[in-house]
Amino acid sequence: MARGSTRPTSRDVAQAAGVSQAAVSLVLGDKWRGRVSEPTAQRVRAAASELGYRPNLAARNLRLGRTRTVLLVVPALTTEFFAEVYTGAARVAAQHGFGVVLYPSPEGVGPARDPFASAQAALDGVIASSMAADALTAIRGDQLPLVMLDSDPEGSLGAATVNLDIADGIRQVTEHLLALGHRSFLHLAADIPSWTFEVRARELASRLDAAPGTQLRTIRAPISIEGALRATEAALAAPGPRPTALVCDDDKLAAGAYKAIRRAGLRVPDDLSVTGLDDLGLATAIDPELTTVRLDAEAFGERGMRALLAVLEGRPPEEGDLPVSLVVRGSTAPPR
Amino acid sequence: MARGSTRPTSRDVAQAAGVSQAAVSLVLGDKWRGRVSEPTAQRVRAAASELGYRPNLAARNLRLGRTRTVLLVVPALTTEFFAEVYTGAARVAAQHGFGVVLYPSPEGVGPARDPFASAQAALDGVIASSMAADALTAIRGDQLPLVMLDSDPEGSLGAATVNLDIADGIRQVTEHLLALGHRSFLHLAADIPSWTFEVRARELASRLDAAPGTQLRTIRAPISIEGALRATEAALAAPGPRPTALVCDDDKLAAGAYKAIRRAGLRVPDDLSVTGLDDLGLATAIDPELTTVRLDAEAFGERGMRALLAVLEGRPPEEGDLPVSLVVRGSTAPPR
DNA sequence: CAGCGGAAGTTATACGTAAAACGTCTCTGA
DNA sequence: TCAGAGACGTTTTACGTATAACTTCCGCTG
Repeated sequence: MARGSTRPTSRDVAQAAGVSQAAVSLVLGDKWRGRVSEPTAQRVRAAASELGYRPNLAARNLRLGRTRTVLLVVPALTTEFFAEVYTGAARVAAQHGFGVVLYPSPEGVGPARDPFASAQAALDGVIASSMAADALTAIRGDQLPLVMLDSDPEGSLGAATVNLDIADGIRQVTEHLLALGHRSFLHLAADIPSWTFEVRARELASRLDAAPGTQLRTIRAPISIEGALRATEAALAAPGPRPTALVCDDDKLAAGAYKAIRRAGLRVPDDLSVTGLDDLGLATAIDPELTTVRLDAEAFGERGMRALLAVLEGRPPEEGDLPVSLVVRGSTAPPR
Repeated sequence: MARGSTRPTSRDVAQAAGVSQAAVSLVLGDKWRGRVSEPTAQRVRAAASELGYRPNLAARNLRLGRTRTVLLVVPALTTEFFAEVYTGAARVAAQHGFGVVLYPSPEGVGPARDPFASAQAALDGVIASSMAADALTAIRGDQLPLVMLDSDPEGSLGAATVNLDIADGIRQVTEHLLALGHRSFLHLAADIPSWTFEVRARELASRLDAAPGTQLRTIRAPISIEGALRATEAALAAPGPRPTALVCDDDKLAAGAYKAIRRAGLRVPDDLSVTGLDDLGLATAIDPELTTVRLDAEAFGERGMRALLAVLEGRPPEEGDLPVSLVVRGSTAPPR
């Protein structure tokens, strides 16, 4: 890779400007007031930009003992949700001079890779989704400042948590469907052991318990269109009265359910009302557009990063769950 | 953040094992054969795992002058395409002890942020999509080894390029539609100046030029469901004979077109055949399932990373474009 | 005119690691 | 018997930066 000359160091800049390396560091680090004269500072800046100087981050990190880099651990990037979480986190990070490295926990259950080794970066802290199951133990073992996303506030052993108010979302969904007159519910649940999905199930069950004359059945599927299609198909083929409302743990499951419903010769929402959760782009791509719970994934990422910054500075992170809101579209209607 | 004791260094491990720091480095760096006895190596390893030692990457990077970290510059993560590119690149990277940092070029045309500063990491190389327009000039200015994705091989000034064979994909689409009997085409093009979209337009035009009795009209839209919806709606409302085949630059555009077509009271594929490009999850979520060109985004990312590794090692990167394949589903049929 | 204080620097040092260069000690073969 | 070659380490150094500690010069005050 013989790139002619190697990268210039602060010493090269110093030489070009006729000052010491320390002076360069002071000027470029913006700590020169009262230590270096204005004309000298000018010369240093000119020399730096002339040579195209970029500080060596490895050296700086070593010297300072911190890296201004954090790790974001997510379950996967197969849906845009965590991509948006990343975007939000990265935006806030950049505003504070931080970088974000991503660790999408691998889907296949291979030999559990080490998120830290694979990030290959020196880290100041970690933001981790509680859904990234296989990475969590390694993360817990490490001593880095940690913020958990969508995690049981009780079970987080002191780590800061940032949560979406999923329970309230399910409440809104349930009330919407009850108000439309639905009484027979089917819950298409994600086949993943994670707190955020437990919340959905618990909230839905308790809301319906409180509503007289309702019934609830639950089926499970992996979060994929194919998986949801199969699970829903099986449920629709089952004997007994057909439910009139299908509450899905997320939009992708709802999209799969749509297909099963069509294949069964039924229609949304006439024969079956369907709701999702996430409000991905997918929600408005399918027909009819999906009634779903809007989660602000970017705000979620921003909040996560802000919480981590707070932890790093010894401040208490913001309290309270992030609000969510029901978006009523064409997939829900009164039962026939 | 007073974490009781600070992280152990190699010197701590050395002390615990009763050897010198150099011995620790040799053992843990797997360079100890013939230099350190087996029992001593054992002691070192035991001490290291006892203390939970993790090498300080900043120090290692500084010492070695490389970081085993590369930057992946992508236009955005709003579709799963580049998320998969990342996944593929990160997988190959991990196999070689590399990490991948992501830089999604910001959508809003703000003050062009510096991808290198915002990555906040010392880098060994860069993989950049030619679609990440606003980051490209900064990247070109830097002297890092570079691999371009989806970029004009002629105009890349010596940087290695890795491309999908998009032209062949368009060829397959065109031949498929021509074989079905279509003669009147509408091209829903992405409203982004990028080589990969130019290729689509050029190939489509030249294929149809070669087919007697065909005609082609082109409309442009930003890559979003909303944008495609509006552009297609306008085109369908235009006077004159309606085209029978709609070739879209990607799946998302096709999803938007579906909605416009439905709103116009028409049906896919009876009134209008539609094709996409990407084969995102979206393609099978919509109804009817979309006939599209399958791009293997993960393989694309893998190939990009392998090319960068080759460049870093002074080897020539693999030649040849990545193959793509038409997936015929329910959105294409003979014209009425 | 001693001496003090601020401006404008410079010199020196530490961060933690990898590895080159340098010691010992023991064993072996001629 | 003695040179030479391992085996098994250790000592030392350099990577590039940030900053504490130090120097020098000058203007001013008492």
